Amino acid sequence: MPRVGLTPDQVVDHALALIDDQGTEALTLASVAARAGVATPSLYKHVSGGLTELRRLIAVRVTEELADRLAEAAVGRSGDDAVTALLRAYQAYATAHPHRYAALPQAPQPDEDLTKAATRLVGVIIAVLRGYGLDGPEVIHAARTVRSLAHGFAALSITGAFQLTEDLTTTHNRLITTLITGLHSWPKSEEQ
Amino acid sequence: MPRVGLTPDQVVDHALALIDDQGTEALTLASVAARAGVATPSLYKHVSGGLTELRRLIAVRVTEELADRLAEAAVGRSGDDAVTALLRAYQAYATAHPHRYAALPQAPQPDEDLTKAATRLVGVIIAVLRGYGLDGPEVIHAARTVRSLAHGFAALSITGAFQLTEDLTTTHNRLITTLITGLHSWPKSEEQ
DNA sequence: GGCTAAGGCTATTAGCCGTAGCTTTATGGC
DNA sequence: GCCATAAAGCTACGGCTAATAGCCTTAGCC
Repeated sequence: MPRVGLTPDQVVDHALALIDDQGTEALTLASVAARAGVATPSLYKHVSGGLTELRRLIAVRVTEELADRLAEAAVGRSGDDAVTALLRAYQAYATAHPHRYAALPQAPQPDEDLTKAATRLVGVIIAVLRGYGLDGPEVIHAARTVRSLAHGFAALSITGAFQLTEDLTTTHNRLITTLITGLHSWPKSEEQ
Repeated sequence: MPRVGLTPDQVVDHALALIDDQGTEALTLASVAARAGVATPSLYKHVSGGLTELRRLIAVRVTEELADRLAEAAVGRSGDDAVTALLRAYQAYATAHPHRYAALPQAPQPDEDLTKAATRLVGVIIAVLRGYGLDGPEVIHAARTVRSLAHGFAALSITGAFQLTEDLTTTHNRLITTLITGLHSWPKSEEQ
């Protein structure tokens, strides 16, 4: 009965700690409650939507963290240097917190908060891409390409889909070079 | 008691039908059993590892299907044409069976069967990349880049992560162009 | 000092996986 | 043609989960 003084943010903290330790499979309200020192149903006082909402909050938090890392990496850089830093930071985050990153797609369906966080993340990418003279629809296509590469490599490397022994860092460098080359010859929007 | 005459393959068939209809979340032994016209525990006669093994079998099947599509797409083509066909086929499969594709990463951990199927899939990609004069470690790096792009775009587009209204097909075309450009200037392995 | 609201709790329901053990069917050998 | 045996089904059960209902206690404010 001693009141623990939980907040939704703290519940997410505990959930993230649990995910980091044991993976997304192990995310249950029961174990989160145990970590928080509280009975399972008590969590509903803070996360009224139960497990579904908790997963949503986790996705929002992780997206925000990732956007932060990308923003930090991009600040003070431009052009190829910025793109390289962006992709390195993305992969570094995914590697440092693989389970956390894997929790990203577990979000129910995009809602307002998640969209906002994702928009900020995309905003960082777009800002960097403007350094290549891209705007209009083309900057969107380019940003999607950047995300595809970053996410694809992160997801596959994390899940161990790359079986062979070749160095992953080299692959990542090649991938960055390919992207940068593509960005230099990207079509320009015609309008304006 | 009338014997249904189930086989492991048929159990996977039912599971895939269920996933196609209702998504991976809805994959439970109970519902698979219901579809198969059998009581839940009876499934263990065919899939002794329970839900975990069922997920593994699903991943193997889907990987094989995907490898088939890629192989079909690549046959009779080479160079840029083959790469384009490969990526289009990949995305077409993911779009046609989004839930099935989403079931791919749900595999427990790579085992022999899954590795075999994945090796065949990668083999198709590598065969195409040899058309660019790549070999040794570099063809591996290039194949990983191809997979990253294909998977990243598929995963993000399927989960609705691309919010804006710009045409996804155009994005995909840009992405293919970027990849092809990169492949043309790919470093050659020095050995041999 | 007492009221209100928030944050805990226990108890319960429903659904799931997985195991144990029984029964029936199909098949192959004699 | 019959019987033994293995395969394939079943029911029953235990243990886990999420989620709801309803109660109690604490904290804080008027």
